[in-house]
Amino acid sequence: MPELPEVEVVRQGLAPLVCGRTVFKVVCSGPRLRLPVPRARLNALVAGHRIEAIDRRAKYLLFTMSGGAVLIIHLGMSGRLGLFPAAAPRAKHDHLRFVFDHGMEMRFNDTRRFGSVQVLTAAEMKEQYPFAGLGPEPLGRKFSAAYLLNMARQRRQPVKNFLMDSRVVVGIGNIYANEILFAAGILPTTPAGAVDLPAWRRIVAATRFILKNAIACGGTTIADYVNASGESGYFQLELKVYGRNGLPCPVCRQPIQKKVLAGRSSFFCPRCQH
DNA sequence: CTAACTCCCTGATAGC
DNA sequence: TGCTATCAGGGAGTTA
Repeated sequence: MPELPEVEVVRQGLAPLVCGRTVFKVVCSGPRLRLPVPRARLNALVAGHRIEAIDRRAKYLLFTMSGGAVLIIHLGMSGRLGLFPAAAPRAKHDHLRFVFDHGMEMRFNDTRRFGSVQVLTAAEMKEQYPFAGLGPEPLGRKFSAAYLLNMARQRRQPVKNFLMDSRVVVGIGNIYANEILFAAGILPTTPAGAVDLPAWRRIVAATRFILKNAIACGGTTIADYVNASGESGYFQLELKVYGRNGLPCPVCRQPIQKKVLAGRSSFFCPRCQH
């Protein structure tokens, strides 16, 4: 799936194209996504309203509509969001079309249907804030070495899985967790509670550097991610360990090793990471 | 409580 | 060629 950088690239690409535009109608087709598609709310609270802003929280895209409702889209593993001419041929797994008033439409395509679409009213956003349980943004001020040291106390979970826990910090998925730990020189299997303050500082610095760089590169493309303009990102050219099992470490030439942790493939250099 | 496992779904790829 | 098994960027719910 798109991790934080890919979602942010979609947000940045889409915002200038659709902000200020009015959604003429919403067309839903096909089966349910991870959550049922809220057709009635899409018709009542999104259709007929203008997109005021697009924000991002974790890996969720938040479209604030005139009228105050918020359209929340998660891309799951294989979701894409792009703007197309209304007459452009539709693709397999195009599940929703947001038809604008200027001959264009935003299409949500999701092969695996792990994505989700929700619509919350302004009151619901306030009263039952849907993201209350989520940890801080990794590019925000609350994400610090001291915070991580405190959160990780007593935890024996591998540091890689700890970084992928959205209650700890949001937006870091399997690709970037591997890359961050390589850059920080820490083995993914290290118990989170055993990581010391200097090591957390390296993790925080690596996280900021790698995520910002990935956003600047337009994200990572593995198989099916494209940004809002339909172009591929090129951060995959920068991947140092992810998917490189058996290939030489770019720093020391030792073969990169792979180990499955909590069901997710983990890649590391046995010589550069301790 | 923590952490690992299971499942949702389609498609690409590897191996026979 | 065609079959089966495995794997894939997420996240919620269940199990131990």
